[in-house]
Amino acid sequence: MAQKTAPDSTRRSERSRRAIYDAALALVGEVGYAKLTIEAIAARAGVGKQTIYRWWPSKGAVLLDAFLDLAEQAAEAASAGHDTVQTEIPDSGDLEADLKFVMRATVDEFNDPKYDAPYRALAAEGLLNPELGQEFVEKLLEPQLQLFVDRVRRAQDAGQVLPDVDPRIALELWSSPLAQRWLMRSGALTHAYADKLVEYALYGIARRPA
Amino acid sequence: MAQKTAPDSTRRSERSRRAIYDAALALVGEVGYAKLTIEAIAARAGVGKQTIYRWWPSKGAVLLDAFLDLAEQAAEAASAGHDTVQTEIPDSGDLEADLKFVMRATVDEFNDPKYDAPYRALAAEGLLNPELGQEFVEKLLEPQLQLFVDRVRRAQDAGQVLPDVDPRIALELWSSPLAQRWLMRSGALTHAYADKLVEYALYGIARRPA
Amino acid sequence: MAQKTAPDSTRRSERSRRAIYDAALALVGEVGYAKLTIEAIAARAGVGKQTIYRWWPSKGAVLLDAFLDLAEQAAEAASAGHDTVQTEIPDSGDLEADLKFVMRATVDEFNDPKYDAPYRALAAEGLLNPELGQEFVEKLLEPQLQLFVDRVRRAQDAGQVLPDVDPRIALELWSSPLAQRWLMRSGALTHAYADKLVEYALYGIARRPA
Amino acid sequence: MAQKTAPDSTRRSERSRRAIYDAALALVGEVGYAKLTIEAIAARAGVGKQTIYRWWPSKGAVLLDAFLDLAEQAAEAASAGHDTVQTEIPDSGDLEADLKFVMRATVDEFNDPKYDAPYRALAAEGLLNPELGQEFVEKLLEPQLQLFVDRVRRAQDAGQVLPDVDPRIALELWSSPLAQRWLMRSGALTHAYADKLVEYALYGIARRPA
DNA sequence: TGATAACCGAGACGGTACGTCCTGTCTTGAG
DNA sequence: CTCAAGACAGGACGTACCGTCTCGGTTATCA
Repeated sequence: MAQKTAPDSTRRSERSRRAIYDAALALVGEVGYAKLTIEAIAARAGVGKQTIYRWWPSKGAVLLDAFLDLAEQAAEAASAGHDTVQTEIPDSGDLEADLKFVMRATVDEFNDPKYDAPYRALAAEGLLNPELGQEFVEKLLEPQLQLFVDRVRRAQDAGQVLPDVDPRIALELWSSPLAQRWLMRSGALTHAYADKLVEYALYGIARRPA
Repeated sequence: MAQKTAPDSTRRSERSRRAIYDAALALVGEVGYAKLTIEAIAARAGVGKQTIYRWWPSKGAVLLDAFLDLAEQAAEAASAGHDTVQTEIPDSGDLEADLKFVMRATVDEFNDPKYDAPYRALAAEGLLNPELGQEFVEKLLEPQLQLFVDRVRRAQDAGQVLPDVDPRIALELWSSPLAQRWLMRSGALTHAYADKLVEYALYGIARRPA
Repeated sequence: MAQKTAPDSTRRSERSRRAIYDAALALVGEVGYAKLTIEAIAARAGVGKQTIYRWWPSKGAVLLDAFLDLAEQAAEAASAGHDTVQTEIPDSGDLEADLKFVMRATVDEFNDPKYDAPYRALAAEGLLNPELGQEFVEKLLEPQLQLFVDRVRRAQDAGQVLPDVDPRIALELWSSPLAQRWLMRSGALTHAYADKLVEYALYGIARRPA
Repeated sequence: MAQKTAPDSTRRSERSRRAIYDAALALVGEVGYAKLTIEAIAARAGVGKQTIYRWWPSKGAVLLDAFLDLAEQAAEAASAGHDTVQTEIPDSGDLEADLKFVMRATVDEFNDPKYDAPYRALAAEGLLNPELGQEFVEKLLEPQLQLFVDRVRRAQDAGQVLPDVDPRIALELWSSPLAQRWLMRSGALTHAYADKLVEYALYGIARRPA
């Protein structure tokens, strides 16, 4: 299991770790992921290159950890105050209203330039790099989707959703189109769009029999 | 429009163009997009690097054209014989059946290793590079989606789909989840999954009022 | 003897030839011989590259012909008016005076920036390229030196120079040091220096026996 | 003085430096200076190109240092044993004999193929590149000439040379012609030729008054 | 309370690829 | 046929980073 003489993480420099995160996030915003380099991160962070190579296998991994850290901090801030980051989905009893609320917030978040560059970069890297993609999905994507699973399941218990519907699949009807439009820039992300997705998914597009 | 004394495309070498496409597609399959280099494409194609730089601005653009060419050839082959590539959506009168048929074929196509590497690479590159992303969407994505738009609109005319539904949004309910699962490797792509997406989208997941 | 299908020199474009000479001489002055390129000469002359490759084997050969042409023009101008270019050595009966006169003129010529760049370039190229060096020596160097041979021989006939002295070697005593200093930039080129070379060479540096 | 964050010479790899010298000297002999490339030197030396660019500004500079190193090694070898390389001029009291001895040795050295290619290349490069030319003259040429200055001055002190003769100029009467003939290939380099140069320079070519 | 072992900043190193420039050949179309 | 124009295969340029490797210099346990 030991690969080289694994580094001793107890002696790790916290200050360096933070500086690397900050540098990575700043640089990916400034020059883009393609032109992001380990050397530039090290230089900006005032850190030796080896310190990065010691703890991460690739620039994608650095950025993922940096972004995870950023999300974590945002979540902590949100739990205290009332911030934009979604940590759970409201349950007012009205599934449609609750979903629309969350989807509109997600639209706003996707439009926030702070998250755009790194998130997009990680998604792109994840497409090509299965290991990193796996981690991206597990640590960022699935936790968000799981909130929808829970909410749908609660609606099922309340008899508002058909009992034989698979919530894990159902949620993709509204979450995937949104993500897709954002990633591919294949359409505008508006509240109206988010609303329609929810409506279509809940009630279907087929004419109901009279 | 031209910035650098644009090359004279009438004198372009068709032989080189073909060789570059072949080399690019072969290499992206062998070593992956990240390790795909212009130098290697040129070497494999028996072509000077300048010949690539003369006609394309980046490796992504080369690969996009190569893939477009591949798709075009496949489409031509399909129009003659009966091949897998979808050039239109059947209209049997039964929307659900027709959509399921196409979605199952799409699942099979996504699982075809021949298309996997280049298509995935182009998607990833498109996430980071807006120009290329735009072209990717316009030339590859939208034409496919437009087929759904047409089919849904025909169903609307036949009174099978609610008249106030926007077909361009509706189709995302089944096409985006499939694409997303494939790109993110966030779930298995099966015929059953495709079927469910179509059913949920057509009839909704909410319990119908009695 | 024919190498490829030798070009037909009767149909050669005189206008192109002149333009190439002008371009080559101008460019070698502007950017130096190392950065002088066939492409730049062709572009500046408004000529196709092939027109250069058809008539010359290398940039050195082009420059040599260009410089020869320049020298020829200068000689014609000198024969008419009374210009600086030496076409023969005066014979006043006083060898020392005549040599000093020519040497001083040569110093002035070496200090003329018009000749500096191309002449220096040709000399350098000649060091490395034996064929071109041979031509350089035959067409530029030796004709100049032959003038000294003639003058020294006449002095010998007049009993002013020792009869067993080889004029071809003797002239090197003053001409080579001057050329060497200029090429190597290993010392200043002044009239005083030229005078001393002539005096030392004529009368020797050893103390004469009483 | 430093322009780009100058490299730390204390950490320089001695092994690489030696390998680069060896490769440069070998290659200049094999393919000639015009076809000598930094890339080939790096490949032959088993060294990254950057390692060359880090320490030298041009291939000429590499070759100069390589040749200087070669000369230094030869000088060390000569100081121990009795080798061909001239480290000083003998003083037997007979100036003519001493000069002829050294000049004949120089002729032999010029005819040694080991020194021919690099020395000729450096001379040519020095003609075009003033910085390198300066270094070439200072480090290679002048030290050799200084030996003549010293010997002539000693002869002056002994009353064998005219007191008002400038030794620095006098030595050019025999050394420049030899160098010139060699560089320009404008004549054969023989012992007889060397002897004549010395004789003419010492005693002059003019008929002595009766 | 030293020693001694890590992490750390720094950056030289052997490499690979970049995107540009130029070479010398070949092809096209005008005169 | 020559010529201007310029596409082509090829190859070197000088730069930028890669990931590995020392090199001192702090820490930070352990003997």
